[in-house]
Amino acid sequence: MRQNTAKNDAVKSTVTMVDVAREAGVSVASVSNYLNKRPYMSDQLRRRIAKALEETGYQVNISARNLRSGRTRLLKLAVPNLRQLYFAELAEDVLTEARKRGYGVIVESTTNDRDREIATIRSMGEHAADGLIISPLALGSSDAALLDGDFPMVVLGESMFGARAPHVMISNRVGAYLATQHLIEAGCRRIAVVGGLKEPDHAMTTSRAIRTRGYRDALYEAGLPFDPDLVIETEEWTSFDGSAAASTLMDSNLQFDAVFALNDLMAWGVMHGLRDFGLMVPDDVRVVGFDDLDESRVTTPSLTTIDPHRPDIARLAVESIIAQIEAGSRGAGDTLVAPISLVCRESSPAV
Amino acid sequence: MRQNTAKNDAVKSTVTMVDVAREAGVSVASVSNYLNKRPYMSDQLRRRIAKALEETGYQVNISARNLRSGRTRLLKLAVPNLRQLYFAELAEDVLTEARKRGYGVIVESTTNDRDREIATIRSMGEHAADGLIISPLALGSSDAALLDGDFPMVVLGESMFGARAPHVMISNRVGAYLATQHLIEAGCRRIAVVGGLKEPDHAMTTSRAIRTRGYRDALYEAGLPFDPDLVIETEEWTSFDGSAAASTLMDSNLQFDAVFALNDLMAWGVMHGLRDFGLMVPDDVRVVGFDDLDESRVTTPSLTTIDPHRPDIARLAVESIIAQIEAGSRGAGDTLVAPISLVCRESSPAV
DNA sequence: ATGAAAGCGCTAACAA
DNA sequence: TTGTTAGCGCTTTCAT
Repeated sequence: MRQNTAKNDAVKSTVTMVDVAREAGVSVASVSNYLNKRPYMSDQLRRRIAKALEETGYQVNISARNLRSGRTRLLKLAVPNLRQLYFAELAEDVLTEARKRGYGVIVESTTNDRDREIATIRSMGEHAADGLIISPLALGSSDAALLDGDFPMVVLGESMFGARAPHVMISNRVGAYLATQHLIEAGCRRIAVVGGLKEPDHAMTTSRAIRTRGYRDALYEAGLPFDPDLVIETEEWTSFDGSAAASTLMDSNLQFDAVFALNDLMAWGVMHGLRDFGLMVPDDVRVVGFDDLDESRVTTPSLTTIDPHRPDIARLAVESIIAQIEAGSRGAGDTLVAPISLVCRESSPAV
Repeated sequence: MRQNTAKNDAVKSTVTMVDVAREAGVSVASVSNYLNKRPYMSDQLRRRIAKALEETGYQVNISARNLRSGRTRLLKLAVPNLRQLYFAELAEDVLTEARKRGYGVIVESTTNDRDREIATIRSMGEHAADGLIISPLALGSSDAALLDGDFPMVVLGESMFGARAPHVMISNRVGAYLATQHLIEAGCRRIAVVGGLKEPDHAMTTSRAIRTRGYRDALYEAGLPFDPDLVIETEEWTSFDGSAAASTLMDSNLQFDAVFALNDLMAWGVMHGLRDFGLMVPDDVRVVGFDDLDESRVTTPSLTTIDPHRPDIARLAVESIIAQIEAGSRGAGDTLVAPISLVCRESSPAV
């Protein structure tokens, strides 16, 4: 304990509201009222308190305030990994939105680990944070029960459908559809898809499944066949998986005139990999990504991609969580959808 | 207030230690002792308490614990911007190190804003966090006085020399020296430096100044002249600044056979820009960056760069801040230096 | 080995 | 308009 007792004035003591009140010759309640900008206070009192505050160098004790108010004005954001630019950009957007509303953000990285995701949710009961925004990667709908509880929570992405909490998502299907349609309009007929699924997953609970679906829908609508050989499945969605996919494609001797990578990182890797085989993007092969990372504007060539409107995702998530906090309980399991759009750049120019 | 009073049993109440104690037929002190794993407790008591804990579904109230203990086991990390991959990767490393030691991390983004950096430091007195790790960008040594105070703090980077707090830094001079020396050994004689300073800044308090210095030292040692025209000054250090620099270089009609970009993002932009002018990397121009971002392994071409050993930086910072927290006060203004090394890739292969 | 009780610093109901 | 006071839930002496 660093505090000293009233008897021990030799030690540099923490200044409390009592000290300020004594200094100003007022009650602690008035000091508290002043601090919390409550109305009905004489200017004279106001000045006396301001002066005492100044002279004592008082600082509120957040822990005491938190205990009393039952709130911390702290949100917890759990993402798989900040090193994945998508999540770094998302986190930044969440910080910005939270800050606007006077909230701080405890960031937690679950490192793509299911147990860590579960632990993060479980430990929310002992809330140092008022609410949790979680972007689950390893958790699926079958884990929905884990999310029981009444603390404010928002789920990002579609992997936890069925969880009794608001979801913020983008239309992955529409995004993938737009990307594929764009390639078709550009004249491509053999479009490889990197990071997708060869077999449809009818559960449709992962970005992987839904983006593949959007791709298939666009092919279907254009009267083009779906060729499972053109689907390169990957373990993760990193740029390394992307370059590996490019190699796989080249080694397979398949014909293809475009690659739709299900995220930008893989698209970067794909472009890198194709270059190693002497293929030119977009002349020999067009490439489209998904995420619109900042840096995708300056890759070589710059990347055509799907913009998921991250700032909107962040805003919807923060607004929802704060509404829940103010309501004092978990919101209903409804779905908030952010807009989505195609951004054309060098890797597949508009036609 | 969500808590209910003893009289109001209809409302679902928060379970407190009192409830657990009553349920187990013991005192709250024993429950607390159990929770904090204190010794000298009969197995019988232990079992009774465990059972009561289980049945009541008790969760500690962190705010109450924090108030009592004067600690929050929360660190605050302030970085300029998570969208800059360097900081995202650094943040991830800090989260990992903090987590290992049982600490959570409140991440704050100062968005390269001096006022925000100052506000972040100022608001630390009202510590919801036990300590602050700050990576200042806009603050300089002249602001050192702002950092007065006794709360635990660690400064990342060299911009705040003179601040009375431990610094964790890398040898920017050695890094830049290694990069330049590598290019010279590869036969380059006209090495442009992007993001540097034309005029030496004798204060030597910014990465910009010190990396430029390392570059000049290497030239000097090799007997090569320093040509200010080869220095492209940039406002920021983004990939956009990098591509703009490439344009500036090309438009200037200067001769150059290599570019040393003072960070990886600019190096990406430079490579992108050079390509637009039909120059090949590394055949026409070698390019070296600084930071070793994950993605620099898969740029086109992959980037030769300086590895600042971020995990070491994070570990040193977290170890220092926790030592300060345990000591109960700010550490001395000493300097902790992380190792640094050159990583050769396609943009400038080893010779 | 276990329990009683005194606060940690603050907020908010209620009094004055 | 200002002051008094009762806790928030927990940890920690100090008794027993």
